[in-house]
Amino acid sequence: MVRPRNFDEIDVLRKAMILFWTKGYESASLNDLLHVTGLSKSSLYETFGNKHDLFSRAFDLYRKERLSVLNNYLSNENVYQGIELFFMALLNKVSNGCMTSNEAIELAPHDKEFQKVIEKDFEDVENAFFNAIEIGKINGSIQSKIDSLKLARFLTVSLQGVNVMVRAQTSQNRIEDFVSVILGNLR
Amino acid sequence: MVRPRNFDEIDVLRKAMILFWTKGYESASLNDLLHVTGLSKSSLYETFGNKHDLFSRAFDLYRKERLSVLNNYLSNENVYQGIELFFMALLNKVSNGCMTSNEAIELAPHDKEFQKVIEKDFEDVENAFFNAIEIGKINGSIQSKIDSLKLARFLTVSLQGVNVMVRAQTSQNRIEDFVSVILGNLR
DNA sequence: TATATTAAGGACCTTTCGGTCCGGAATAAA
DNA sequence: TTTATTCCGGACCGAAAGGTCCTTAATATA
Repeated sequence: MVRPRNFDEIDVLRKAMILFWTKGYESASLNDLLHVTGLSKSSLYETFGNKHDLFSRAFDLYRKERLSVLNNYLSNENVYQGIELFFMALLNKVSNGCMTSNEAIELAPHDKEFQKVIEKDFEDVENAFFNAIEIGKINGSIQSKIDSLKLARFLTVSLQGVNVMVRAQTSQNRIEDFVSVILGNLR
Repeated sequence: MVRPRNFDEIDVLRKAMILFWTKGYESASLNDLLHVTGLSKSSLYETFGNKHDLFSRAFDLYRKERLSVLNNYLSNENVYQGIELFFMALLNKVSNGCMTSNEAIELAPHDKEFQKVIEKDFEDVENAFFNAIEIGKINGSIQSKIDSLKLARFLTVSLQGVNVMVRAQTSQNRIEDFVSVILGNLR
């Protein structure tokens, strides 16, 4: 009765997400999106509404996947090591930084809706760090005497700093020194 | 013999700078620029060339003025206090964050020329911190045993993190906790 | 007062932007 | 085979983008 979709919505979303991640919301044009997803303009609009809605869904996908990656690192029994590996992984690949940082700067000041989404993302990251730190303090892999919430917030904001530097492709040494001081606060 | 300029170039530049700072390079349209500077299109083009050149000069002005503000704080004999006051000042005003952070994210990945400018800016900030820390270690206002270069880099990257959070208008508490951990590394 | 320079205003240009709509081909199930 | 749905391509739209150019008015100096 029906002709089914011959593209996978999540696949398309992921391709759009990577483009938004790389170029930002404004600079990613509709033509770019069509080219990268391989869809026709009519299909894209029928499926996702408009550019704003598409971005919104792509950003949700990003946050979901990124949080799952973070939690993966933080599930390391040695929490210190988990955090170390997480930060190291940010350095060792050519990267677009973090989409949340990017949009915190591009969209948050001018779009209250996205500002809330970004704030939610910060909370999620902060909570993930917090829970891991609490576990680490119990099992001894985190020896810092700093309050866990403060530490979690410290890591959350530090992460944004790293992301700016990674995206700006600043010298590797600068970031490595930064990370080493971060880690020094954990034990 | 000549009719002199009846606008001040630096004034105009500063107005353009604030607009670029607020909206970013791409999102600041020519009409916005004309409106904010009060110039006519022809005058603006005759004086500054094109949008890219205008931005370039506005960004230079920003870096110059910001570095001078930083050095002002760092000239405090109590270097610890100087750094504390500098970070506190970032929190206590409604802010667009730091233009360097903003453009590190918007332009650096796609414009090698600006990437160099931004890298230079990071170096300037890092050096300013480094020199102040060295002085602080001598006069006792900085008691940390961490290597001065590492500390300087730590502060430079931390600054970017704060700027992201400030621009995203995240909760004040989160940033304050972050800053308190930063300062804990200094003594 | 004549001259040289700058300002402002606006007409005009091309290109690209996001977005809408329609017609025809493809394809599955009834 | 009919029917319903989806896909694609392209025509089309108004608005706004950055940028050029020309005319006219203003003004300081020689």
